[in-house]
Amino acid sequence: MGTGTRELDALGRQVVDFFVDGVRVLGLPPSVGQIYGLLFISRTPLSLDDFVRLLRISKGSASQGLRMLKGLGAVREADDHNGAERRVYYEPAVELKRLVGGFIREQIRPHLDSGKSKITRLYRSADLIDDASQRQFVTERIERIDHWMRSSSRVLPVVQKLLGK
Amino acid sequence: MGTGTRELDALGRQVVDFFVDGVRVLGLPPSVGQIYGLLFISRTPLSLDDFVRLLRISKGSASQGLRMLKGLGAVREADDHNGAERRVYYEPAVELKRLVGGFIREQIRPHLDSGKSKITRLYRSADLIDDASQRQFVTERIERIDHWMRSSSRVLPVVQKLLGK
DNA sequence: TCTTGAGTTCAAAAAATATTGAACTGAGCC
DNA sequence: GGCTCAGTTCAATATTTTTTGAACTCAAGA
Repeated sequence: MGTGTRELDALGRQVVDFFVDGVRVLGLPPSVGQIYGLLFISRTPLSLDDFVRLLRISKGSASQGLRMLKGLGAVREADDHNGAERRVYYEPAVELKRLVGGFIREQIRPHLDSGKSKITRLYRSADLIDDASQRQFVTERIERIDHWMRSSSRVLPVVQKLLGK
Repeated sequence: MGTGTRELDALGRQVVDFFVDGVRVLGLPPSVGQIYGLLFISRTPLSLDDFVRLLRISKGSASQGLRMLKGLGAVREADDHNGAERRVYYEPAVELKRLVGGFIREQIRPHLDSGKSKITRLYRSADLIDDASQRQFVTERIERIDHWMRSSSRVLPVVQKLLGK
């Protein structure tokens, strides 16, 4: 497990950079893309030390990046046959459905949920408007946001399902 | 058109903040959320100066934010009945389908496209690997990314369609 | 042609975000 | 108990992103 080499070959760097760009779009830090990318192109599970050595990032970054990837379900611990090994090794999750599911659960759902409670508060504020016509206009706009959020909630499972194939 | 008031009421601020958080998730700058949010809750079209005054942002931010919103199709110029008006007024696009369409076109498609050419380059690099077994492993992984991207491309139009209702 | 003013540009400043690294924790071995 | 070492934490630092504001452009009116 792991790897003894001290540096990443050209193709490895190319893949790592690809994932750095990829996670950027998703609003995740570069270190997360580097770690996932390296894991993705590695034939064997890797440990925190492997990431530090091959990507030349700090232990802190590697630790935090791995935590996020674990949270997203993008990475799993390799089962440690070789019994007495203290170090933990990781493997990438490579099924798109799973990756997207984790992203939705960790990054999108929480926002939709907190959005929901904000909408409730907006409705209450709108009710306090004195002028009837202004109140109606504002209420209609809030209803529209509300509808947007419901639509989005409905679409997410479909997306996940479609990506499973 | 526009508004004479010098400051935003409490509900207005609430809505603006809601959109600031919203666009954040999409990776757009706060000023863009402020501008769109103000427009969204305004009964009349607004001009650049209105944004500067009510949101207390610089002319530069307002100009750049509007440019981005125009690019996304999230904002349109109000037609200027009152003939001789130099200033341009804006209205928000409020149909989710349209907003999502603009976002896909401007922010997602370009990444998928540039990703595609990177994949091509990766395939070429993989072909140069000497060791047959390593070459096969790497090629399989690249094929997997390739497949991810194709899946994503197929899903986008479906998403847009589903959000249209 | 000169003046006005709406809107743009972009280098510099400010703010937000990510990374570092040294101190710390805690599990396991002797 | 004391030592080792894998991994975590977090304040300080570095980097990136966003905003600012002053100079500029350009169209229209006088």
